This record gives sequence, C-alpha cells and structure tokens, in this order.
Amino acid sequence: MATIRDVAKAAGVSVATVSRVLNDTGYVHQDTRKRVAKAIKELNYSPNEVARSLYKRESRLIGLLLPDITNPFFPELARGVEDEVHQQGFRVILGNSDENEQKELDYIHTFSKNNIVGIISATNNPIQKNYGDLHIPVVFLDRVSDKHLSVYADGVQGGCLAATEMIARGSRKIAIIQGPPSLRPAQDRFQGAMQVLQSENVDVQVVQTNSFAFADAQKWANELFHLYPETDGVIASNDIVATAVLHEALRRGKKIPDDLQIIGFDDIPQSKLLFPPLSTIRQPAYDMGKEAANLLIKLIKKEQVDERNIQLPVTFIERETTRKVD
Amino acid sequence: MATIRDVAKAAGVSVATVSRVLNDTGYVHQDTRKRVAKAIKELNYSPNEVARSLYKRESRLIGLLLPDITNPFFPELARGVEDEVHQQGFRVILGNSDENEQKELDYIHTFSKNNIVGIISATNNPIQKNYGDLHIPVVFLDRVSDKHLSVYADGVQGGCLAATEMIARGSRKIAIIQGPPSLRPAQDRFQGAMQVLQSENVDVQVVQTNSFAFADAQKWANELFHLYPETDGVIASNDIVATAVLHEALRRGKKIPDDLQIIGFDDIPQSKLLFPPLSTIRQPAYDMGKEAANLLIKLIKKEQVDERNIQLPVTFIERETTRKVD
DNA sequence: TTGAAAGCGATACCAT
DNA sequence: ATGGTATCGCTTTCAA
Repeated sequence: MATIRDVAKAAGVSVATVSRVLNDTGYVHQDTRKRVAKAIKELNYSPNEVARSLYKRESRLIGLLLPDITNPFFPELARGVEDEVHQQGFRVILGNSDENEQKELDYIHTFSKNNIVGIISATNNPIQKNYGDLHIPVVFLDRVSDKHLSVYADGVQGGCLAATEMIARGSRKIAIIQGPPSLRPAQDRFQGAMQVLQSENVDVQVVQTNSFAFADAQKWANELFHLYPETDGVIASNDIVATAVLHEALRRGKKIPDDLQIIGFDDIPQSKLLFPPLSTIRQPAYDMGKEAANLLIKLIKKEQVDERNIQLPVTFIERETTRKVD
Repeated sequence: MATIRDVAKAAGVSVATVSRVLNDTGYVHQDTRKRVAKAIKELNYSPNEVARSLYKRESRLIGLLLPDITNPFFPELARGVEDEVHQQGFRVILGNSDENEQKELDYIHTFSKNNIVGIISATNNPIQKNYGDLHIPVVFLDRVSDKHLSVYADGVQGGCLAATEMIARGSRKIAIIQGPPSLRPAQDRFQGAMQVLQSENVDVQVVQTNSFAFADAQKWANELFHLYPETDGVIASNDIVATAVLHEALRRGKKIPDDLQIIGFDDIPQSKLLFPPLSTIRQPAYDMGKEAANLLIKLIKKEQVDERNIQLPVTFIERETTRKVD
C-alpha cells in the first residue's frame, strides 16, 4: 500500500502539499496539483482512513444497532439507513444486539473505540443511559426517546387505524395482542387500538406477550384460540405475530376473513406473499431509515435541526385477511 | 476520553509499562500491575483501537459483504457469522452490495482503508479479481471459488434431493425454475435436479429467471402457470420464488399439494409459516455462517487449515406442499 | 504557494 | 522490571 510519503516523493513535493490536494484545502498551484494527481493515480494511492481518523479523532463510520436482523422489518430499516448514509459519503458498521443488553454495550463500545461519528440505534433495551456519555450524536430509530432525537412511526395512530378498520369490517369479538411491555412502539399501538375498542360496543380480549420471535408467536396464537374460541378479529402486534395467528387459524379450519379478520403491523415484504395476503398497518421502514440517517448526518455536520422527533405516518394496507367494505 | 498517557501519569509509570499490562507482554511487577489496573479502572480507560490499528496495521474488524440483506436467507447467514466472530473477539462490519458491482467495490475499499483483517463475502458478482490484490484473507460464503476458500451447501445434492422427492411423491409434469445464470449455487441446484429429472420418465419444463426479488418471482410464477397449465410439480430456485409460486397457485384455485407439489430451497424462517407450510431443501445458513467465520479467523491467525472448501449437507424438509409417501 | 515539524494514541525496540 | 523514544500515516499550524 502506497502512503502519502510515496506520493510526495513521486511528485517531488512535501506530504503537506499532497494532503492539501487530497483535502482540497489551502493553496496549491495548478501545476503542482496536476503532478500530485498523477502520482496518486500512478501509485494507485488511497489515503489510510485509520491514520486520518486517529488525527482527526473521527472516522467516516456510522454505527447502526439493530435488535434482531432476523426480523424482516429491520433489514428494511437498515437498507434505508445504508442507502442514505452511503450516498452522503459515510459508511455503516452494523451491530446486532440480539435484544441483549451486554451485546448492545459491546457494540457501543466497539463503535466508540473505532471513532465512529454517530449512532443510529433501534434496540429495545431501555438503557438510554448507555448513550448518554458518548460524545457523539445518537438518533433512535423505531424508538422514542426523550433525551435523544428519534424517528418513528405513529404507533397510536396505527393502533387506532387497525381497530377502526376492524370494527368497520364487522368484527365484534376482538382479541388484541399486546407486544413486549418494554417496547414503547408496541405499547403505543396497543394503546391506540384500545382507545377505539373501548369506546365502541365490542368484546375485547388482551393477549399479553413478551417477544416478537416466530416460535413464541406460534405458541400465543394457539393459546389465543384455545382461550377465546369465539374471537372474530385479531389485531396483532406485528406481522410476524399476525402470520402465526393466520397460520394457526387456518390450521383450525377457520375461513379467513369470513370467520376471522386479522390485521398485522409493519408490512414486512413477506406479508403480501402470505395466503391470504395479510392486511396490515404499514410502517414506512425504508423511509424511516433514510430519515434517521439524514437527521444523524445533519447532527454530525452540526447543521441546524428543527425537529427533535420525526414521526412518520402509518397507513392501512387492505389485503385479504379483512373483509371488503363498501 | 482518557489516553494511555493519562493512565501512565495516574499510576506513576511510563506508557510502555501501561502498554505491557494492557497486552500482557513482557515483565511487569505485581505491584505495578495493580497500580496500573487501578488507574485504568478509575479513569475508565479503554484503549483507542484506531491508534492501535494504525501502528499494528490491522484492526479487529472483519468485513461481511452481503448481496441483499432484505432476502431472509442472508440475515440468517449473518447471524452465524456474527455470533462466531463476536465470540472470538472480533467485530463485524457489514456491507450490503445490493448485487451491484460498484457498491461491492466501495465496500471492499472501505474495508481495506479501515485495516480490516479479513473479509467474508457472499456477493453474487463474479468479480473475484477484486479480492485478489487485497492482502488479507477472504472467505466466500454461499459461493464457490477456485482461488479462495469457500463455505457453501451442496447445491447439486440439493437439486437431486428435490427432484427425487418430487418424483417419489407422484409429480410427472414438473416445472423447474432456473435461478440467475451468474449464480453458481443456483445453477448447481438446477443441474442436480435436471440430472435426476432427465433420467426419469417425466415431463420437464424450464423457466429461466434472473433474480430472486419478490416482485420478479411473482411475475414468473404467473408466466409459469400461463405457459404450462398442466404442471403438477414445481421445483423453485429458492424459498422466495417458491412462495410466489405457492401464492399464484392458490390464487388460481389449485389444491396444494393434491393438484400441485412445490419444493423450495433455503428453508428461510418464513417458510414454515406459510400456508400450507412449504416443503423445502434446507441449507444450514446459520451454521454456514459460523463455519465461514471460523475458517476466516483461522486464516487470520495463520493457523493451519486443512480443507480449502467446506461443503455443508442439505436436507429435505417435508412440510405440506408435498404429498405424503408411505 | 510550499515545506518542516508537531501531534493524534498506541506498540515495541533498546537501554538501563 | 521499567522507561525513553521511534514509529504507524495522516492533518494542520507556523514560517518562509
């Protein structure tokens, strides 16, 4: 690997001058600039980011912390973040915390030891203290935070929407699956739906859960139909859970959506490929990722940011686990 | 952030000594060691990886390059890689090449500029030249390579298995979906299946495709049933394509598996949650990731590696898109 | 417009 | 057993 010294020597100038043309700072004569450019090309030189980072005490790396890359919602977020970050000349280093506080800390540590310039975190653990004494900007994604900026979808609104649409389509014995208590977005959805449900003349049953994992979801789905066989509508805490419910309902020979309506949350790519395709409340995951990246980069560049929280709208995606309404 | 100097001062020793206790190299008196340890704790000191990396010309970062994080197969791989890498004290920095050569190059560049110690690549592009002049170990994952080590599942065997099982279960007019031509694993599966299909007395139709994207898959599924309405068995190039086929078949009112059997490839987590659950050829994605990580780390540590290619076995997962056999 | 030299925060060689 | 110091590759004053 060629270094800045090699380039300087080849071009017959000092390293300072090479650095100047590299960073386009200070004065450099046209001819000198050309000679340097030529040397760079000939030596196929590319500056060592590590050395640069050591001196400047900052890299061009952004840390992205996800709770579970295996849940299809998060790759969608990640793609949004990545595309935007990449386009603005930064790179992302991704960590998967596995919803485990120790791993999360490990990653924050790794990030910080590698001079990362900012962090986007979508982790579940309510350990925002861990982000406090970092001296770099942090944006929470799909999470709300009082202390830090955050980008998220309107969960309350989403919950309302789900309940409203479900009632409008005729369900009267509705089971609602309450996601993990520690997860604010899940609780928002729940609250939103409950608001509507309780103000209407319908039966409502709550199924309490504490994770979004496939396997667990299947168990709860089973439990749901066992406990409340009369249920004619399920509002699930996300699409994975909704999928498990759908699956279990079909297994039990229920007609969807005639016997039972189901509404999910997230609109992960797979949802439209289910049979029947899942009606759901869509979160604009990709856009959320882009927004978060954008916001973070503004912070990094110390640009003015006018809003501390960016809340994106959710929409009802009508597919075939809900009945038609005229 | 405290530096090694601060620690040295606080402990009343030189930086050399601090470095010694940090790295556990050379002699250092017990008492001194204790004083240093105390200072480290008090100052909450943690060594700057960037400075360390600059001097040693290597980091503790491993680059993982994925073609499309949005395809659920890859997060599975990634988790395997990550878990193993993490456990062995390295960290992974993840790049998503989006099946785009330029992005792939960008990431390789980023990796190299950040003193990454090794790369695991699962990208599609046949541009192994790009990895040639890197001076660090590279392991290909879910890809086969002549020049570099690689870890992959036995595609030919998988194809054979799919064809054999399908015939054993009574399909006689079989359509096989040939994945992207540039993708060796997809072609292996195809070849494997064709071998069996052609040696048996069955009709076989080939549907040529060039991507694994959801949207495209849906189009081909449609085309398949339009062109070959008699088809009573489909061997798909992966589970995403199989899902699209299943979806389209149900939409057209076919009974699964009575009218039509479907076998996928990969066994992504969603496959078991489809309705009916998808029969498929399972690749042990998580384990493949772990193997690749293990192999790479051996290379990094310059340990002896005995096999240049690690081929993992595939298995037929019988679910409900295939008929029972007695 | 250019160059010399002082750092950035570690490691490791050479003394002592 | 410990310390001084050159070094990694770059950026940025300061002087010329």
